[in-house]
Amino acid sequence: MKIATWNVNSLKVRLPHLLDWLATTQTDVVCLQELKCEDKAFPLADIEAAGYRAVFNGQKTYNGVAILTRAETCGEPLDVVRNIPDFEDEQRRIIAATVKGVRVVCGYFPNGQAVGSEKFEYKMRWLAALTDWLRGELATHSQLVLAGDYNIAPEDRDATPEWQDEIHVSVPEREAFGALVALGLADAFRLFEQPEKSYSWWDYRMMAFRRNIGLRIDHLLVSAALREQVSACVVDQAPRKLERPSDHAPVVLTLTSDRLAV
DNA sequence: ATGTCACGGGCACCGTGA
Repeated sequence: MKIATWNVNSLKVRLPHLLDWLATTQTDVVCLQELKCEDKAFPLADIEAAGYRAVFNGQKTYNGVAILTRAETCGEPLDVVRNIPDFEDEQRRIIAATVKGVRVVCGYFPNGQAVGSEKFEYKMRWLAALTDWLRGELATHSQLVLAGDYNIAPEDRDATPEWQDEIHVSVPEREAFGALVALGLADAFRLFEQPEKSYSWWDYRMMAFRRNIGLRIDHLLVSAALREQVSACVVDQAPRKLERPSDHAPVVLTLTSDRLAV
């Protein structure tokens, strides 16, 4: 069973890439971020025709998240939650669903713009609310994955040396990432030996992808019960090399599915 | 190099967000 996270930066623009990628990789669960479309504009028919089911939490212009499941292997996403309960938020950044007994939480974490800005304060409040809510989710779902665009590079090796901005690498953001890990989650990517300078996002400008100037900000954190079933976690750079790509590449987690509770 | 995209408003291109 493969679970992926991918910030597509406009689902409308990236739909052909997404459909090609689903057909090629047969990924079972796909968490999408930055849909930039309202629910009524969600391309459900195309996605269902590709053999997937989808639940989504959309917003015009900004944000928007979805969980896709391959119908043949996973059926429908169940027990869907949109946004963080008890956290007032106009922005559509969270969707959660249960897939084959795994609680899948898909998040588009706030960017934060600049350390100390109003948007940064929102990012930190949002992270605290997410952490509080997930504590309860973990109490009722031993098998949980938190997948998404975290907009946090957790360690120095996750940020290109050229990255001078404090945002995404600041101490408070990394402490918030640490608070999520302290809930009992593990960064699936770091369970394995990885190439140096592994990133998941590259700025569109300055030929950053060609020069591999990027950040690793897209993550899949797994609960202890899921961790023992993780057999691989990789960044799939192929879609970033296409014409008109998203600025993010998908990150894909592989589970040995024989021991998943249903 | 304030360098690239995507979007909305509104119909040419500019402001915003990333």
